Amino acid sequence: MFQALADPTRRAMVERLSRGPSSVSELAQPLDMTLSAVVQHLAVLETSGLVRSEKVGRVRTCRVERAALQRAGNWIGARRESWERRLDRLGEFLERHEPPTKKRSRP
Amino acid sequence: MFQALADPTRRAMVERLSRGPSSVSELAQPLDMTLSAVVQHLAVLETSGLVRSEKVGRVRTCRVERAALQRAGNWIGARRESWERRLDRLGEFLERHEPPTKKRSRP
DNA sequence: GCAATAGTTAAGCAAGTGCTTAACCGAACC
DNA sequence: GGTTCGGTTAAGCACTTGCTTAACTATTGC
Repeated sequence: MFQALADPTRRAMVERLSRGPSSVSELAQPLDMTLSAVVQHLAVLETSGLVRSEKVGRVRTCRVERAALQRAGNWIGARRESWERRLDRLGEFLERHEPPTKKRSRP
Repeated sequence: MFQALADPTRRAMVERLSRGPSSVSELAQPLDMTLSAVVQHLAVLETSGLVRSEKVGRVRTCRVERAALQRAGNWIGARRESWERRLDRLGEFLERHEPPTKKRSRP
């Protein structure tokens, strides 16, 4: 999933799709590459679960899958949280072992 | 930056570092590969800005950079938000054009 | 001083990625 | 019924990645 987001073209596609669903050629239009390449990027996004699509008649309509986007966000959120918890523990530790100011003993 | 997170080994390293700073060989120990490979992964993480490190004596100590982690989270958050805003607009639209239930006209 | 420790750097390689071209298939339009 | 439209699929190719080995440097402990 991060693999899928690693490519700038693919991120642009997700960006486009997060503003509403789109057909494949609509999606391809602003991208300077063949339709074929876009379809291949789309396949990566689909197997990563970030994008879902369905074909009706001869046009395939694509949309982002909020659940997958959320999972990616959660991973990052968890790392950040654990980082911050660590800082908190450090803060507590310092507080316990080094009282408010330098005055070691209360008179 | 997503490029850096795309590799599972690198994600493991970030995971480890999010629980506290660590030396290079400490970081390498649970990973089934040479120290050399780990150093190369570390280089990727550093140029992506996700990890910072400094050498004192002969050991290099690494730590995650919360700002970078936050930026990654923000990108995903923005996409999700724009997705949800779109749903909201759709909801409003439907509400305006299709009153509460099927009963077209209030008695 | 000498050996062990901690890390760095370069060369090389197999596998993976991001394209392109080209041939193809099934609607939709005339 | 043929053509255009929207998309799919396969083959091929340059470039990048994720490793390894091997040779090297700079501390540290005895």
